[in-house]
Amino acid sequence: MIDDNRDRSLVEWLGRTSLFAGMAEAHLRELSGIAMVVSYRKRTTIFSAGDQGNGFYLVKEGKVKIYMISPEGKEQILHIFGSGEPFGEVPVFAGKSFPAHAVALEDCRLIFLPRDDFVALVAANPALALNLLAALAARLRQFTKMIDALSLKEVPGRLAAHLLFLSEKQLAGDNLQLELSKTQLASLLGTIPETLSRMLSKLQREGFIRIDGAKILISDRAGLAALAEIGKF
Amino acid sequence: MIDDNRDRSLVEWLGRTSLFAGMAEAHLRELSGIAMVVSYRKRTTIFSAGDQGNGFYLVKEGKVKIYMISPEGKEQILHIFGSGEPFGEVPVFAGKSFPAHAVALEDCRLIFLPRDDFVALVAANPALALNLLAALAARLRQFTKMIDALSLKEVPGRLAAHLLFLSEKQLAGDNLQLELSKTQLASLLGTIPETLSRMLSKLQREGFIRIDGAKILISDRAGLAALAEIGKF
DNA sequence: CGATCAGTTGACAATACTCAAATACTGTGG
DNA sequence: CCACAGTATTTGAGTATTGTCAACTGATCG
Repeated sequence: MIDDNRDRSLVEWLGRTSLFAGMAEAHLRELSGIAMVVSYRKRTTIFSAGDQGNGFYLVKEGKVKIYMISPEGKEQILHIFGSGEPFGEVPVFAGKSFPAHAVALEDCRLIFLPRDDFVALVAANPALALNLLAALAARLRQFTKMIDALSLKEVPGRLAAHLLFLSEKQLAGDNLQLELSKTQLASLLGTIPETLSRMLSKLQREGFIRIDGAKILISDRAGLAALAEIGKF
Repeated sequence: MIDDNRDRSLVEWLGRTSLFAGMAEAHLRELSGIAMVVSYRKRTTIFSAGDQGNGFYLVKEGKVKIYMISPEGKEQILHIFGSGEPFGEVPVFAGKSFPAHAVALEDCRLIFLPRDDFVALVAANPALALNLLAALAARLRQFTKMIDALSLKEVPGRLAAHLLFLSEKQLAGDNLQLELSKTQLASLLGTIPETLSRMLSKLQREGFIRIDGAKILISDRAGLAALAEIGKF
């Protein structure tokens, strides 16, 4: 039957996410029982800061941006989440509401896990609890790096660190591809498009990189690394 | 016997911390069995960023500062932890090393919980797992606010937000007391002492507050709140 | 009581933001 | 498939916030 196949494939998919890796088949079934698949069109708001959180999400397909915005309209991106990644867990465990906004960057298929059912499952499932703790701890580590960058590095340093990060992630040697529009990248790095544009030119002018649209070639990795450390010229 | 009394009081104390609240007496006993009490003198390093983490800590007495530092020596404080608060959990659950430094701000008595024993206890103890998840989620929320402040607010806005936070925390109406030296407060707010000093004067000059050493009187709460929102004059 | 450290103030420099305008892209409706 | 509208990106000129350096005062602690 179609539904059985669908359920089976969902169970298998869930078992492959880092959050639910290592869970017993029976528990995965339970999980898929409480999961609801929801779709969002590109540019649709998924939730807003301050909204009550009655559960959290897992990206099945598409990309989701988590961000904050100042009253003057300046945006700070916290995360871009893709397939297999969970988001919106904070209010599930710490009560209160979402601390930031979520919007679909592309047409998305998400899995929504309602709070109460999910908490019961966590309580019955030590492996799941440990996976969740690992996920939240990893995110704390990432935020620590972001605070470090915002407070202790200047824009060229943050940019250099990001380029090195991408290069490592993409495993393509010195060639890399920006994964966001430059406007969105500026917002991720805590600056504005004009400044980012100038800093990219500057890094190129000083021989660290070669820019070709969204493609970047690292021509002085050691120099970039030094910049990323001290954040200064 | 002295040791029995000591153990009993430790068990009771543990049961009163938010992390271990609601745990069964038997589990608290187990916990106190794996706990090691350690002391650090004022200004002693507890751990450094990059150190391997073989467990985490709970503050019994004293105050601990968690911070990062740039190669040029600028410091960014992430947290100040006091009695009952846990710190250093990230490497316990996300592997790898400490993302920041920890130093004793006063003579401290800490409780160290070794990783492996503790993880076993978490796995056997859903209430504990949920308390931990709540603690990490709350910290994610706090970091979100810090990133928001650093990226989207200017120094006067961050300062105003901090003053309002203190006023709420201290329940003393419009009177409040800075809980850190101004140098340390600057580091918590992501700025330097000179700038903080000027911004405090500015807030006073413009009629928002009255400064008397470490005592501050809020004289225009609505004005401060507006500043904290938009972060600008 | 002397030395070190915290806090304040002034003069200056620099990084990054604002505003504006020109150019290049993108996607959509005709 | 093209034209147009709306974005995205880049560059320029000017400004502003914040950091740097230095000097001075006052507090704190041996």
